[in-house]
Amino acid sequence: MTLPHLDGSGRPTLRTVAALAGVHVSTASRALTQTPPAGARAASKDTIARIQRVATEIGFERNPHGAGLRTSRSHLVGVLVPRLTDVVLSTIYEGIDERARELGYQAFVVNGRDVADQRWAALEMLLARRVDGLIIGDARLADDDLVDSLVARHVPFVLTNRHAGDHPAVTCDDYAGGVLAAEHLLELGHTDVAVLAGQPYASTGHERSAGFAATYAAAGHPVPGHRILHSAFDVAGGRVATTALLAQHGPPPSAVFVVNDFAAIGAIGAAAAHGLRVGDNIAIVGYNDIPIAAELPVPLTSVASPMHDMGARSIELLLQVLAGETVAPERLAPTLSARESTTASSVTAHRAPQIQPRPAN
Amino acid sequence: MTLPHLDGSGRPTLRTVAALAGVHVSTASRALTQTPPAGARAASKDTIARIQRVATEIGFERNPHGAGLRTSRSHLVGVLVPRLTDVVLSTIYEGIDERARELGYQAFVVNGRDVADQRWAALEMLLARRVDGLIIGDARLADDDLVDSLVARHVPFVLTNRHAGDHPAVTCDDYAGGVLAAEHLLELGHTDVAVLAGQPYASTGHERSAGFAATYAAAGHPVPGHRILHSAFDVAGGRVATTALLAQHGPPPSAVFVVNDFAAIGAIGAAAAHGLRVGDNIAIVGYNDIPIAAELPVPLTSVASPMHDMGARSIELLLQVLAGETVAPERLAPTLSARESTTASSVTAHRAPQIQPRPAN
DNA sequence: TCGTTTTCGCCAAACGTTTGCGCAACGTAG
DNA sequence: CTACGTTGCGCAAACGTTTGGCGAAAACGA
Repeated sequence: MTLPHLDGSGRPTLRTVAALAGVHVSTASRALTQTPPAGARAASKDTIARIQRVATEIGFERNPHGAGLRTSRSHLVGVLVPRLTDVVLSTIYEGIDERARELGYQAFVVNGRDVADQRWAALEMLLARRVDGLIIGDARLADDDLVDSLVARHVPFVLTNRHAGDHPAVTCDDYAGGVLAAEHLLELGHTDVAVLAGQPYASTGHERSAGFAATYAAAGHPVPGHRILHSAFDVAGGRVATTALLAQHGPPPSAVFVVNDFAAIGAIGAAAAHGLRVGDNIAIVGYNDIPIAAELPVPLTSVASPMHDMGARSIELLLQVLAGETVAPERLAPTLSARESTTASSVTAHRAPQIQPRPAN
Repeated sequence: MTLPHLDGSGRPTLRTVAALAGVHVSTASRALTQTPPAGARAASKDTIARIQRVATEIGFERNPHGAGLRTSRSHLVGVLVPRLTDVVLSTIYEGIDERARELGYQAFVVNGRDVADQRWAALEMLLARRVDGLIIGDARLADDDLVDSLVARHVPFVLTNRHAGDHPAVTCDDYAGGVLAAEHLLELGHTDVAVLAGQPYASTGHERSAGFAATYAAAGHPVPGHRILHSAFDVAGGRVATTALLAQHGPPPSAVFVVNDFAAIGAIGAAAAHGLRVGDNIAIVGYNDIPIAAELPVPLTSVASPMHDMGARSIELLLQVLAGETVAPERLAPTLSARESTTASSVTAHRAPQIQPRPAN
């Protein structure tokens, strides 16, 4: 019975540590688990210190397979996103990853591509890996059988980015964001507006448009149905929808609220192709305030959502769920970043003299 | 001794399957491992079929902790990236993830932020998780002690995105990409050019600029040293460096090769702030051809790198390394996507009549 | 001095899987 | 009918960890 690492072979294990510290492997285990409740049951202060010193000296790292096998906890949380190449999702993920690590967990992300088959496959993979819980970034508004199945299977989870039903969720207060956008455009005097509302199954686009439309209706300028179009959450989707919008008979709207910055960039392109100059004779408001928004040739006014914080907060909520607590959905407040795509408009400027100052960043 | 899943508790295990199929657990194990060599030593065709039927019926999924403990292989590969919110890296990662899954592996990504401490922490985390191998996306050109330590510790790995030394790597042929950019600008008649070369520790920027500079030198127009600036690989970096470039005395260059699209977008902004119109009196070439490049108000000419394929190819190489084969570095060919940021230029148009046609996409 | 409590640390079983070994039973050749 | 190779499958040990139980020693009160 040789010891790993002592004979130069393989990694050190608990046995190695125990032998070097002259204690039993179980004692070593207790000394190295930081949980204070079990710590009371453990060894003397001296022994603990000695074991810990040995452990760090020989670079012992607990084998998660052994531990996971015994405890059936992996300290892994699965994250299901609709797309990782979307900076919104990858920023949320960064928030999750960072905070999870601080809390002793690790985030394991998979890509569901917002497609039924792939979502299921990705989910099964995560469960097969025995994640302790899930953060779902691609929930669907109605009849999301994947989310339902999690409930049925008693898998702990938290929704983020999009919410659904009254499941635990951390999202941006998208309705309020829509209100912000509407108030901004109303202040600038726009009464003839349109909305690119995103995919109908995503709560994000749905609520953003709802807040926007409600505010306009309350101001006495209800947005007509043909001026509310669905679109994909990417550049191409925004371009296609805007092209369709501008092809409608009658004069084009003086402002468009696009529920996603990428789609807004597509809208800008389509508007330009149609001979319109953004910030000059058409105003555009995006959503999320991704880093590139401020850097566009005509900087884009956008409703900023706290993506990073959403991620961080969702892992915190998940840990509460894992601890058996019941948690309520949370909505984080958005803010408006007004820029030239609305405020520099000569058209709108003479409609309403008060112009929002551009924030420093 | 009750069986999991039969009494409604917990997940089914191999024991459950074996009991239901009326065989020993070891037989069940053999029947469910698809490896043909061991398959020969396994059970009869009938028995195997029966076991497999039972397994799928009750939804058995091998517990990776148990298996990993026994085999000390996790079928997990770690991916270390400098930043996941960068679409270049996330696209590479998507390529890795997709192909890895096809090959029976799973990719586990972590963020090193291109910062020494974080890289090390992320690496140790991956190794603590017992990944079978690593794909490193943030290698540094000189004295990368992290990569060196992998060699010393005999951890199988493959570099991607950036290469270093003659370690196994899958990258874009960045030198060739620089040549492409130079040839394009030379054809358009630009003789007075500048380069934003990225971070000095990244092979990508280094080689792209080298290929570019060598081509210009060979054409009799060497790029002067003060016209080659380093910059971060993001919008802000490009803006800062371009502002510095344009603050130099003398006339501004007629074209700038920026080794990264995000930085190129920053360069566009800085140029605009300096009163220059891109594609009109200054030409800009980016690198990577990220999706947004084609959608900018002035579509950006960019050297397209096969990001997705790079990812897919690197996991293939890693599996070869894991199999004990020795593999040579690979460089995938870039292509040029010429667009209005160079070709619509009225300045350059009269310098050189032949204008590259804009590709369909 | 002796009982009683507390502290410290060992023992052993268990988690779910893989795999070398060995033993029947069967078929085939001599 | 014996000898032998092959096929099919069970046995048991191991992988590294955690944790309930328990005994020995130390601390304490009377």
